[in-house]
Amino acid sequence: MLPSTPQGWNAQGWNAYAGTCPTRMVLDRIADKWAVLVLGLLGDGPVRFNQLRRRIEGISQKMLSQTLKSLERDGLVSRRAIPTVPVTVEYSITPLGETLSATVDGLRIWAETHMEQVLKSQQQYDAAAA
Amino acid sequence: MLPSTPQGWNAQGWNAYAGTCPTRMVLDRIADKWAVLVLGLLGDGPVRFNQLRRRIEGISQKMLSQTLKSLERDGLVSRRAIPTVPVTVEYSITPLGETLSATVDGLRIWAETHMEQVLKSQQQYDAAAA
DNA sequence: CAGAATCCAGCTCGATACTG
DNA sequence: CAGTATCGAGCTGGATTCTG
Repeated sequence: MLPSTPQGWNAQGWNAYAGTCPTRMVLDRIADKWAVLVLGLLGDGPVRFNQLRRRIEGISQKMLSQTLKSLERDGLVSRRAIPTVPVTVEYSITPLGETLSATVDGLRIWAETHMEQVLKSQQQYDAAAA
Repeated sequence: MLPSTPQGWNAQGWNAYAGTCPTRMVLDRIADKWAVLVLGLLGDGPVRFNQLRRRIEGISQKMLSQTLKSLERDGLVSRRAIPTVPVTVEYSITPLGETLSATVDGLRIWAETHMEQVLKSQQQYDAAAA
């Protein structure tokens, strides 16, 4: 995002710069719920592929594989293949990944703090509509 | 999210509680790029429907309408219809919406700070693959 | 001006099956 | 164990058309 308004939004340039707009980029990344989950779990320490698969109940191997690959590409997660038989692969969060994880925590705190208000608002809205 | 790990992730319970998990909920909301854009723009002050439409270049009226409706339902944005002819509708951010907007700023800052590293990592990854 | 309704192309994602 | 490949259902979101 090049020139910014006080809020940091540049509505005119947004689409043109979408590919390089940092906000848009990070949004695309954390919009991926699996990525956020993986990042959160790896915060506890290195985990293997099928361990992740079991701990993130509901994820398909396709999505886990895909998620890990793009997290690795972004430098947020690192992959280490240990030449055992059969092979063992260990994923860990990188220092960069930890900084993102820490930032995302702000959102979780917002959610925990304000969820009740949001839920209440939704109920009122729905009640009014009926 | 009920019992939390130090990182705040409860992998086991995630899917079961997905409907009420605060993290998941806020993620679903900010995962919507249009919602984030609208929230950002409304931070500058009240804006009318077609003004938003023009300033967020690339959004369809369908998505804008949809986005505004769910933001209003969540209590993040308020709608005021002014009985002129033709009718004028003014959207503004609520105090609650401002708190979310402020939190999302943390992400924008992370992105601005670390985007270069991420881009570099991607290039290295792609180069290594080729 | 501010939307609602419809139609449909494209992409996501899960299920399944196979490999080193 | 740690993936890749393929197929198809389903949802997302744009274009278009119409209304109060």
